[in-house]
Amino acid sequence: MTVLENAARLLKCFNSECTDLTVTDVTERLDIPKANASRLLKAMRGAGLLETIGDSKRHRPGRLLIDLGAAFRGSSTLIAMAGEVVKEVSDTCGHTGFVSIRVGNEVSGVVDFPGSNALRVAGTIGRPLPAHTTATGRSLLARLSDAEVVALLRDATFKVTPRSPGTIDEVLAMLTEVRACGFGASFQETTLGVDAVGIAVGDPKTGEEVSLCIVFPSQIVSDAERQAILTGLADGAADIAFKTGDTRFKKPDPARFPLKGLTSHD
Amino acid sequence: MTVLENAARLLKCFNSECTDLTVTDVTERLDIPKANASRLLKAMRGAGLLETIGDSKRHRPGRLLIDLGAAFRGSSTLIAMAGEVVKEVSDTCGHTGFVSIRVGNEVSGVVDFPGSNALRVAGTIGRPLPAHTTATGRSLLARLSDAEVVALLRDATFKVTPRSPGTIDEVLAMLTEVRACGFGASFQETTLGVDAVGIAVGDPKTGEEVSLCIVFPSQIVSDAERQAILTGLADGAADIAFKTGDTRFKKPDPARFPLKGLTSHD
DNA sequence: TCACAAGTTGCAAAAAATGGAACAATTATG
DNA sequence: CATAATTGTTCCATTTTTTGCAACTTGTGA
Repeated sequence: MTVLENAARLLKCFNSECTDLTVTDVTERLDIPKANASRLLKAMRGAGLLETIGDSKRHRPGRLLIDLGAAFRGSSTLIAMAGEVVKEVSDTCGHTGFVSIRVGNEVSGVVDFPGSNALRVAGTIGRPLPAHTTATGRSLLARLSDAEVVALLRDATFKVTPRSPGTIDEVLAMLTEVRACGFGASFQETTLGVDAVGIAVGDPKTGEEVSLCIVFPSQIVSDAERQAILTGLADGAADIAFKTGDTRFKKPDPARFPLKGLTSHD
Repeated sequence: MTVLENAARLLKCFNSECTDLTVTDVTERLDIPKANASRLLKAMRGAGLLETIGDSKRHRPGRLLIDLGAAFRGSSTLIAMAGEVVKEVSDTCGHTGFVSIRVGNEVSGVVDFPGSNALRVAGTIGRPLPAHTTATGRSLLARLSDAEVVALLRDATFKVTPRSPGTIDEVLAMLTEVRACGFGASFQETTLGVDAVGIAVGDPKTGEEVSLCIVFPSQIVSDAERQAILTGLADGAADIAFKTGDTRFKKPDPARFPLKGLTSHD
């Protein structure tokens, strides 16, 4: 096990839930002798990969790492284009929007736009979620074949919340629907009271795929507003698909736009 | 030189200008034999610290790194509070806002809010800037003593743009003014046509300091709007200073709010 | 003050990184 | 299309780092 691998494993421990680590934390999480944890932390601190919070023993990611997200976003014109579309829609409707990518069976937000409504869903960056339990995740999974999805979800956990799918077959059924509709939707699935829509689009030249997503409170958003949101995302995504030459993209069908409360889980 | 140090040096090369690196780039930038550059890249790729773009030889930060910014932000209540204030002001005025921190003589944005006006300043995350040439940077530098500033700027470059300060003395004079006013301002200094205001606030418990900043187009923003922006930031910052017990904070003086075109460099 | 947990350091063995040069692959050029 | 030029990878013995254990130090709370 090289230092680099341990360093990477350590960095993976951080997310919006776990924002700092001590020697003991690292000892447990990476399952290494505490001597090594101590030295790893010291080395990473020396390199600027970590920093201590105040003068406590708690470590957080070093400041040099905070610019990296920008480099990642900047390296992808697909993400930039998707961000613009989502920002536009988010500004118009006032709800929180984000662009996310899939890594294995997880989706991570890469850009987010917090929304301006008083009642808005909090930002979702920095907390990878299972792909099969989210609108945005399913919009991305729907671009794979059923066989690939089955392989990906081999050791996934189902029914993580009361409204999330309970079996692989249920997921596959949902994906069939996503492929037919052209978008993913979720109704109070990941978070109670929160609905979401996601549309995926890719760039065949780089192999990248992103999902454009808007999340909003279930109760207060009318059907008309839902349609407006979806139309906005769909138009923007279609535009991107045209530019990148994404042939797998299917323009969402307005006739199937999700209505308030439309869900197979009610 | 440990791998970790090289890895960190490599990651430092990324910013919003330089979003991907090849073996040759790394060889030159880190001044190491290309054999090592090749192996470093491979090791970092293996650890997930980097990934290739498509199947090219170009590398960008790995996806595991994009969540780290969120962990950093989450580890600091100061950043969270500052973000809320800036978001509020940015939403109200429609201009781009961000929260930044100082590292040595550089400032990096940690959260940004792109603004909703048609004519807005683009996001500023991921591109560290010299502290002494920006409103936000000077608002942070002003919290140091002149001696500390002199030490920090020992090998800084001056006059990086026509309107940026030309000597250390000029910087010190500007900082004196910042300390008197309670805020930093810049007029078409870093970018032509762009003005900015920044207010710094700290948390004595953790030693952290952040700056709340709004950037806007010089031409179209009236005096009244400038005052509104500054009042918004100032009220929010004062609130934060009260909560953290920051005694070094000085509430900006409305009488000295910057007027359109008010600048010693005109 | 003591006990206990958390973190750090010394040491020899084991593993990984280094740099030079040969080799392979890719890209540009006539 | 062949050749040159550029870019990236692999081989090797040597040097350096990392590892795991245990002893040690520091800090915390009863």
